[in-house]
Amino acid sequence: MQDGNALAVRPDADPGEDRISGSREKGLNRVLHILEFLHANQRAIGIGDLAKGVNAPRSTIYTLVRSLVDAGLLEMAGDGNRVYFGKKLYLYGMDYVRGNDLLRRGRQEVDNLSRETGETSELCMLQSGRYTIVHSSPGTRPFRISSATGLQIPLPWTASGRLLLAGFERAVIEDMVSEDDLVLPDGRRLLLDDFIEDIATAGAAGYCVTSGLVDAYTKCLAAPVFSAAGKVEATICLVVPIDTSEEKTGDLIALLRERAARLSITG
Amino acid sequence: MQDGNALAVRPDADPGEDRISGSREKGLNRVLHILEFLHANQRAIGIGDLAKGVNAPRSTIYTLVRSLVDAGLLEMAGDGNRVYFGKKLYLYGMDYVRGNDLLRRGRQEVDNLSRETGETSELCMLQSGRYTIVHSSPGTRPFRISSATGLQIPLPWTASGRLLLAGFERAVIEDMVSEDDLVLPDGRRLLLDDFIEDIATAGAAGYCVTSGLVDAYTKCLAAPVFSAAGKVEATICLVVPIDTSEEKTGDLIALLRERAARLSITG
DNA sequence: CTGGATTGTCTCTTACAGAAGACACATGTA
DNA sequence: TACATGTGTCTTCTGTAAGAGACAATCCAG
Repeated sequence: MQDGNALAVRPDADPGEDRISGSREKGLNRVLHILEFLHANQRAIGIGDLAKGVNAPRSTIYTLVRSLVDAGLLEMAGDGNRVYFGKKLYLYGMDYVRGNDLLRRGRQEVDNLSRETGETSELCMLQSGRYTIVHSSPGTRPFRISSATGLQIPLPWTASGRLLLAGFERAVIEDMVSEDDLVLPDGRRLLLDDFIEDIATAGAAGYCVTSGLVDAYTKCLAAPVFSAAGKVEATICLVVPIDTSEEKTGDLIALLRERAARLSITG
Repeated sequence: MQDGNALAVRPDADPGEDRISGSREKGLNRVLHILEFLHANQRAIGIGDLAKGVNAPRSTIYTLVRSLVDAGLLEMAGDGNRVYFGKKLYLYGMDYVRGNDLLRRGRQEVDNLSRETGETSELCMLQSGRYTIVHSSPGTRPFRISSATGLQIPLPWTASGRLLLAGFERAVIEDMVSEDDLVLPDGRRLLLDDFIEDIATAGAAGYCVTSGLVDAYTKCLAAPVFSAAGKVEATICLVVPIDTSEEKTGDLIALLRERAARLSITG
C-alpha cells in the first residue's frame, strides 16, 4: 500500500536479497496493521505468521503483541501461541454502538427487515472511504447470500455504494474509487463516468437497484439514511434473487425507503 | 523508572508540582490510555481535554489522534473537535464475538434469562485481572438495576467475583485485589481472609450468593461457566431484590446453574 | 476592545523504541 | 544422528518518534 513515493531505494540494495523493507515503522502503525491483518484473516494467527503477515521483524511483533495482550486488546487463543482480538476490543465496540444512535437503531431495523421479508438485509456505511457492511441479517432463503459483517467491497459493485457517494464532488469520488474497483468479479469493467452518473441518479431517486453486479443471481435494493445535516450517512439494503418480480421489487423498495426515512429522524 | 545514569536531569526540576512524570511514553501506551479514558468517560472528548485526561503533551495527542482517526479506530464526533470510538473498533469487536463461542452463546443465554425471569441478568468475565460485566440484559422491574456493559467493579463486591477466582493461588488473588477493593460502597470493609474463604466455598458449591454488597437492596446469584480445561471462564448471574424468598432464590439458582452448565459444554 | 484560554499546526532535539541478530529450546523429518 | 524450521527471550545499536515550545487563529467574558 504505502511504499510508492518513498525516496530512492538504496542503489546498492542489500546483497542478501529482496528485503527492501527496512523502514523503521512507528509502533502504532505496526499495531494498526496487526489489527487489520487479524480482521482480514478472521482467525487467530501465530505470532511468527503475524510478523510475516505484516512484514515486520519478529522481535518487534513479540513486544507489541505482549503489550496488546496485557492491555486486553488481543488475547492468546486457546491452543497457546496464536493471538486474536480480545475482550477489550469488544467492550470498546459496544461503547461505539452505545454512543451511536444510528448504528443501534439501524441494526434493529435490519434485523426486523430480514425477519419480515425473509430476505438478507444489511446496514452499510462508508468506513474511511470504503464501503462496509456494518451489520447484516441472513434472511431465510435456502441459498443464503454470504456476506460477513465488516466485509469491505468496492463501492461500484453495490447499490449502497451509489447512494453513499451521492453529494460528493467528482474529484473525491475519483479518489475513493481505484481502477481495480471498477472491475466486477466476473471481469466486466464499469466506466467511471457511468458510475458517477449512477450516483447522481440514485441520489435524485432516493433509492438504488443493481442487478447481477457482485454475482449473477442477486439484485440489491438500497435506500439512504440521512444525517441531520442531510448527508447520506448509511444505507439499508436488501439482497434478493435477481428474478424477483417487478411488482415485489417495487414493494420492497417502498418498504425499504420508509424504514430508511424513519432511521433518518436522528437526534 | 530508568533514568539514574542519565546525564543530570534538569536541576530546577519542575517547579509546577506533583507530576514528576515527564517520562517519555511509548506512543502505543498513550493510545491505550486514550482508549481507556474514552471508555471510562463514555462520551466524546475534546482533544485538549483528552491530553489533560491522559496527562500527555498536547502535540503528542494531536498526532496520535490523527493516526487513530485516519485508521478509523476513533471518529470525530458530531460537533467537530471531539473524538470517540470509531467504526473500526466496532468491527473488531464483532470479530471478537464471532470468534468466541462462549461470548456469543453467553449473551444469548443472558438475554433469555432476563426475559424468562424478568430479573436483570449478566454475563461476567475476568478482564486482565478485573471483574467485567461483558453483557447485561435489563429485566423488567420498575427499579432497574443500573449496570453498564464493560463496567469494572472490584472483585470482592460481587458473587461472580468469588466464582471467577476459584482455583487461583492465594498469592495471585492477593495480587488482583487491592486494599481499596475490599472496601464496600457503603464503607464496610471485608477481610481478605474471609474473601478467600468465600472463594473456596463458592468454588466447591458451584454457585454463589451475595446480599447487599454493592447496594442494600439487591442480592446477586451467580453460577460458573467452565472452560474445556475445567477453569471458570465466566459466570452468569441474576440481580434480584434482597427480599426475594428463600424458595424463589433456590429455584433461580437451580435455573442459573443449569444454564451455566449448558454454556460450559464448549467446543 | 482587551486579556485569557483553547485550538490546530509547525519546528527542533534527544531519549528511547524498533530493529538486528544471537541464543536456547523445542519439533519435525530425512 | 544430523539438519531444517519455528518459537520465545535477550542484548546491543541507532534512526526517529515523542515531547517541548512557539505560533497564529478563534472564541468568549468582562
